[in-house]
Amino acid sequence: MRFSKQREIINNVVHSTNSHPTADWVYEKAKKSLPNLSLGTVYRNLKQLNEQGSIRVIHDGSLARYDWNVDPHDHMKCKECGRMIDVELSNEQLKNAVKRKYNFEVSDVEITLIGNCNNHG
Amino acid sequence: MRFSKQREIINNVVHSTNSHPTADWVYEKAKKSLPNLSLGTVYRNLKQLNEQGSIRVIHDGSLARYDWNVDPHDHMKCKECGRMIDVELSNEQLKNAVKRKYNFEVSDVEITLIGNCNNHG
DNA sequence: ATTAGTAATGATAACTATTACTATTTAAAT
DNA sequence: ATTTAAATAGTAATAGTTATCATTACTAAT
Repeated sequence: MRFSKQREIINNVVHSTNSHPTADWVYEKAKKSLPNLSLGTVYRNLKQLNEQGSIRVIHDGSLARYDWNVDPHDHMKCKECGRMIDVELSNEQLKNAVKRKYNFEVSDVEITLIGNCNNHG
Repeated sequence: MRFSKQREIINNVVHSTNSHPTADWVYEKAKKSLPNLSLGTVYRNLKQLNEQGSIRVIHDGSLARYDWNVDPHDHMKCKECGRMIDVELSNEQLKNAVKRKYNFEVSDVEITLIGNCNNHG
């Protein structure tokens, strides 16, 4: 893949926050350094960065969010504030249990816990 | 909520399959008994049926699917055929672990396992 | 039975998130 | 410097879903 200033900045923007930003948020932020950046460029690069393993996509209902943390981990979403918070859960037992019980070779586990965070208990 | 033929049929359609149908699939199916059914009516009623607890919504990437099985369970999605299959995993330990570790009151757990089903292993 | 009130509908427009298209620009190899 | 292909900006298009609104059809009180 060829270098591009846009991709570099988009990658930096995602890596600059723990807020699991949406494509639009990344777009708005990146536009500050690249005023005539195009939203399509953001989507295209987020996809590429995900494919090359620099970032990962997480699904928040029907919209995509992006995460710089590509190590296996899960998320909790607060019902009140909508915030998505990282959680470390070991999924190995889960994978194994599923493989044993259903003969399903799990390559990826997506867990989203919904509830109330400690600010909205 | 007042009775409506449309809602009854939409509910029946969802309850007639294990395929976790999309709104559009439900629409096509229900149109056979109600030829001038409107897609908006399908969405409206699916939402209401979900709110009243007759069905539940599951998120498949960016699109919504509907499930007659409202008992707590999770899903596996096959990478090859896209099929979504029910899985029974006990999430109680998971909930408790999260509560202990993060002080997050979990009300709902959404687990999607991605991988290869036994037809595509 | 008639009426009034209001929930639900069908048709369609609007909206949101995302992807596709295309002419132009730009990184990198020669 | 020239060439070549990847990447871009700008825009149109798409998919899924929600909102609007005039009309229809239950429901309940007269």
